[in-house]
Amino acid sequence: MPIDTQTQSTELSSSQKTRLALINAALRLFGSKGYAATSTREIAEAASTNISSIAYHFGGKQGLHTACAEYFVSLAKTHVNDTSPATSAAWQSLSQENAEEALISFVGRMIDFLLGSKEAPSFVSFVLREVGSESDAMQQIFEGFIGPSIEQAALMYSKATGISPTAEEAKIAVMSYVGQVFYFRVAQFVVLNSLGWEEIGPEQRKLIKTTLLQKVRAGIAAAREE
Amino acid sequence: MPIDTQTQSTELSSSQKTRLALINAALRLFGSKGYAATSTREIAEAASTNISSIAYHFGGKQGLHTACAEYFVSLAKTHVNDTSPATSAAWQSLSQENAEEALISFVGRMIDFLLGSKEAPSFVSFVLREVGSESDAMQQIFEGFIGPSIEQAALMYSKATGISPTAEEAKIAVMSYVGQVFYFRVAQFVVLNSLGWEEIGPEQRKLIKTTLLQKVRAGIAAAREE
DNA sequence: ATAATTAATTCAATCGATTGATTGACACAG
DNA sequence: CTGTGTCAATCAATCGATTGAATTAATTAT
Repeated sequence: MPIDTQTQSTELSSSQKTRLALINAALRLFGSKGYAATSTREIAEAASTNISSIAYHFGGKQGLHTACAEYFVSLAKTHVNDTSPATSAAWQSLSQENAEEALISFVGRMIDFLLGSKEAPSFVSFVLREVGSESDAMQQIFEGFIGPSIEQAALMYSKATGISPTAEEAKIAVMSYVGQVFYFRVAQFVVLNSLGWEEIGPEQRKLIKTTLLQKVRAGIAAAREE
Repeated sequence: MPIDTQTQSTELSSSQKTRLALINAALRLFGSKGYAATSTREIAEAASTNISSIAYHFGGKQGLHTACAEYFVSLAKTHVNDTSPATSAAWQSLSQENAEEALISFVGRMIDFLLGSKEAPSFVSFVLREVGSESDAMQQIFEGFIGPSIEQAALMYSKATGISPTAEEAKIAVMSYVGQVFYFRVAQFVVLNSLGWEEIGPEQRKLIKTTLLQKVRAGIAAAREE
């Protein structure tokens, strides 16, 4: 049971192929129907393999679930974090204006990822199913992705507003930003019905982006004057 | 299978008692574990009755699920609507300042309900499980509760800011407010871990409230100057 | 190289456990 | 008695897991 990722690029061993096929199928099914409601037979069929492959590669349904969480973390990390400076020390030297722009960019990228990327529906649904429970998968997702992201964004916020980096207000503010964006993906049914939209396409996403980022800027400006 | 709510107050027939006990138990279990992961035996035991009572009163597990959604809608309606003016016509005569205060009060009450009320964990978790799917239950919850609330709040927002009541921006803004609050309940695991809190008690709720409402005010003020 | 051997992977078939649903007996109020 | 509601017991169906055979890939021997 090798743990390493893909070797070079195109050439995947047959074993790795079914491994990935299982993770992709499971991620999608767990996301759309939930963990308990998804049967291993269903996953295997969607991945075009046999049920026992799940036990072989992941030890069982639960192991596959954990592997999905790991896979998500690795993808989400590159998707959101790859354009940010390496160390938190680098943030210390940012000006107020640059910190604000960095934060705006962060929220903007989150909007693009959650509302725009084609993997988003599967991924976000998967995470959402986890986020309510204190499962191992959630622990992993938090420690690997959500926690560091919030930490980093809170640092930007404190730099941008001038409030103490340790202030709880900074993290609360940042989480409110994240929460907003999450809602537009999670409660998509509500959003579409309320606005009479057919889908959240590029135009709709742009409108949401403009509106939300405007609120973020207003919030930062207000927090500065204190 | 009577559909009416409780008759007077204290005196419930034995039949109605088990009916309500089943709904309450199911609401809590569906919310915490999800529909598929909750067995009818589990529900019956939690409600201190026999499995077959579920089939007798609700026709089956699915029927009980529908009854839970109906129960939630009826409760949520009274919870939110009884403190608001009757007609939307009444909003038309509000001043900007009064509209802003009404909106602030609306968000504040939502924070208290979602983060404070003791039924909230069950209810909110239940709704959240539904919100991802376009189930009949969700349709009902939206039409009976969420839709009207957003409609009303968007009206307040447009009055408070002076933008057109039909503008999509108003609804997007309002939904972002709702989304923020939802997040603090839904992603409680993340919130607690990020802030190093043990729980979201009265003090924590107050801090969240102060921070979020401050952002709402800042957003309204910024939207006005355009 | 080619054949022989071993390891890795997938398969159909089956396991016991649990699921939602149903049954007929039973209790009790009107 | 009669009808409403609850009970233990049981139903077929489906669950996740496991098995040993079959297949494929990798390694070694000739």
